[in-house]
Formats: sequence, C-alpha cells, structure tokens
Amino acid sequence: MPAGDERLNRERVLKAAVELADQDGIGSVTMRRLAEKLGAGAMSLYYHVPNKDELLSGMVDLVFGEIELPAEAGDWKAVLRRRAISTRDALRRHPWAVGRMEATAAPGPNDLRLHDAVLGCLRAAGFSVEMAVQAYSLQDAYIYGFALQEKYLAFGTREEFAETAAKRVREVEARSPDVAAEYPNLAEVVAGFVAKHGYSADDAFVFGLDVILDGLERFRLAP
Amino acid sequence: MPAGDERLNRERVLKAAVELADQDGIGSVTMRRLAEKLGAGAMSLYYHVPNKDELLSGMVDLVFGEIELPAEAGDWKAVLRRRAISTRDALRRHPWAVGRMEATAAPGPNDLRLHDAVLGCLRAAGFSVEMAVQAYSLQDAYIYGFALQEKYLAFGTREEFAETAAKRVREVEARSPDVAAEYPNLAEVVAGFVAKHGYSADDAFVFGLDVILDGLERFRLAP
DNA sequence: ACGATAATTCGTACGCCGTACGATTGTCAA
DNA sequence: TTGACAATCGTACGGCGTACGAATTATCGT
Repeated sequence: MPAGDERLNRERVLKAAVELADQDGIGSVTMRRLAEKLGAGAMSLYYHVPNKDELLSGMVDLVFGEIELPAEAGDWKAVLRRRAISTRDALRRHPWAVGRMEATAAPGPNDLRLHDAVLGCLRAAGFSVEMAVQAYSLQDAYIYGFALQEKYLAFGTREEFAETAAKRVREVEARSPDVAAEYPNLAEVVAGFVAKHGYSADDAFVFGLDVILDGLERFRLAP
Repeated sequence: MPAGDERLNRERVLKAAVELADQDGIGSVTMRRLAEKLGAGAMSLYYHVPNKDELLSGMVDLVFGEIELPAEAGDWKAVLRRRAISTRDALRRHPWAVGRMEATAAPGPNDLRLHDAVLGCLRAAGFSVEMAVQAYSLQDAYIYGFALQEKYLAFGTREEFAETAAKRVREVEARSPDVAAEYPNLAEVVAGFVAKHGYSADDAFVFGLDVILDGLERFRLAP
C-alpha cells in the first residue's frame, strides 16, 4: 500500500464524501464510488457510518460547521446579516446541501451550536422567546428558499444567467410559439433582463434580507 | 381486462404518480410500482413519458396548477397574500414537491401562467420591472423555504410538534447528556414550546409573510 | 516474543432501481 | 385482406444500498 492512505475513520469518510459531492454532484456520491476515492472496499465504509442516510446527515453537519457563528456583541441586525450571508455562502459552496439542512433526523453538533448562538443573539437583542423563534424561522426560510432558487436557476454570472434565461425561452417557444402574447409580463421581464445589465444574485439576496431584518425591528421589546 | 382500466395517457400517468407520492411518499414512486397501480407493464409508461425526470416535472406542474392565480384587481397586498397562502397549501398537500418547484428543466404551462400573473400583479401595483422581480424572488424564497422547514420539522398539530421536539431532545441527549448547559438558548425555547401553548405553523407563516409584504410597500413607485 | 482478543476491512450476493431494445398486439384506412 | 401506425410489454443489463460472515490487522497482557 502507498504511504498516503491511512486508516479510515468517520471524519475522513465524511470529508471525502463532501469533496465528491462538490466536484461531481450529490448523485455521484455512492458507497462504491466513495470507497474507491478512499482506496477502500465499499463495505468498509459501513464500519464508520451506519448507512447512507447517516452519511448524508454527517455531510450536512460539516456544512453547518462552515457557517460563521454570530458574534456575541454588536448591532443585532449587522450580526445577523453577517451570519445570513455566511450561510448563503456555505450553501453556494455546497449546493447539494440545500434542502437537506433541516432534514437530518438528529441534528448534528454544529447545527445545534449555530441555532443556539442565533437564538441567543435574538434574545439579547430584545426579542421574546416566541418572537425569537418566529424571527429565526423567517430568516432561515428566506435563506434556504433563496439558496434553492439560486441552485436551480443558475444565477451565476450575468452572462451565465442570460444564457440560461435564453435557453428556457427557447424551450418554451418550442411548445407554444407565441410566448410574448401568452405571457406578456414574463416576456417583459426576460427582455428587461437579457437586454439590460442583468441581475445580481448577491444584490437580490441582501435586498430581501434587509427587508426582513428591518421589518423585524418593531417586534423587539424595550431596547 | 376489467372494464375500469382505460387506455393509458400522459394525464392518467401523471395523476396516478401524484396520488402515489401523496400516499406513500416520493420514494415509492418507481416506474414499476406506478405501472402496477395503473394495471400496466412498467415499460408501457415510457410511451407517454420520456423518462423519470420528465415524469417528476410533469407532477410538479400539476401542483402548480393547484395554486390559485392572483386576482386581477384588488389591494395588491391582499391579493399576493392570498396566493402565497394558496401556494403553501398546495405544498402541504404535496410535500414531495417542495424543493422541486424551481427544478424543472423546462417550466410547465401552469408554472408559467402563475409566474406571469404574479408579475402582472406586482407591475400593476406600481413596482418597476426590476423591483417586481426582486419582490417576487423574495416572496417565493420565503414560501419555499418555509415549506421546506415545515416538511422536515413536522409542525403538524401542537401535539405532534411537541412530540417531535421531545424526540429530538432525547436523541441529542443520548450523545451529550447536559443539553441545557451546552445549548442554553435552545433549551429555553424547547422548554417554552413543550411546556406552554405550543407553536402554530399557520400563524408563523402569515407573520413572516406580512413582514415581507409590509416591507415591500415602500419600494413601490408613485401609487 | 507470542498468543488471544478486539478492531477493522472487504468479497459475495440479493433485491430493487431506471431503462435500452425489440417483439407483440390492437386499430383502422385502403 | 393488407399494410401502416399506435400502443403495450417481456427480457435483460448495469448500478444501487446493504446483510452476512469471513479475512485481515492492530493491540495488549503475559
């Protein structure tokens, strides 16, 4: 055996799985392929991970671990803004994790640590327990939902997005030729997008985020 | 052959697939099982649907078809509020569709019709083209993200939710015994939830929705 | 140094999946 | 009757997750 391959262990398995998913998509994360990447037999993985579902949960918790914890002190809006952006960044690095962040049967330690910190931040900012939960739920719904859109609509660069949009239009035109007449508002938007400067996913994200954070302001108790 | 089973066709296949997914989960929608439900051979389905991916897209567009189109006239906020709630309702009836609404390669007719109508509503309310897109993106991100949370956290009734929460706590406690000390804010919330009146997913949804819609108000052009 | 014990690895096999391919059957116009 | 075309389906292939138990390697008391 070459010197490079050490013993297997849970951490090595999870990290390799994340790498594989990042590079080739979650669809190519199979026990056989993952084992091959690790220079091991497929069944060896099962000594370190009980089954594939748990493997995925472990991968997701690694992604949670990449999210910046909100700072203890500072303006609550700025702090939460930062953690929201950090969350979105993590999901852009690992798009396969979108839609799975809430799915793990038993949330991992990184997940719990983050949730606890954000709740603490909201409580410190003067939200009641109930309102802190509402506020958290609202933020996360937005973040995950936005990541979902981003994943499928392939915003990417302006050029990529223009290309994607144009392709969609062509696909639809193949079915019903007179798109502009049938969907005038859609046509207006697409024309506005493709023709003009384009669309920045970054700007769109922080726009929505600020609408939400500003809207939450008035639900705090006394400062 | 019994009198009941007519010829296969795309519509019948899609509807049966949706029924199957609703009843037994998306995981049990396989070509073989779907065919069996239709009293046909597995390969017969491929005459009506090019492959499984297209089958899923067709199913999703059926869900889009269940969403109430926004009314032409009326207070924009009330109208969009209604369509948001209608969207969430559809996603609760068909949780398997969550996370797939944006995923179809070529959006189906119901999808396009809805998007066109909502954009038209926003334009009529006095949003610029760019702002209408932002506003739409924000609303949908929230709706889909909320549906995602709802799907996995199993809000359900207050009893169900309390039970789920309690189970999660037990799972976590099995790993690290002193949960309350490690995650004080989480503990506070869980105690507040389980002990007190509980949590209404309906209320949480419209709370966030109204924060968003109210927050968008000031981005309209002249009334 | 050595044997026992435990930790770790992995080969084989099973049932399920999506679907390529080609044969088969049903329907109807000429 | 015949030929064309629409619709159905049986068989087979490669890939998946993983149950089971055997094989190998590491660890440690003596």
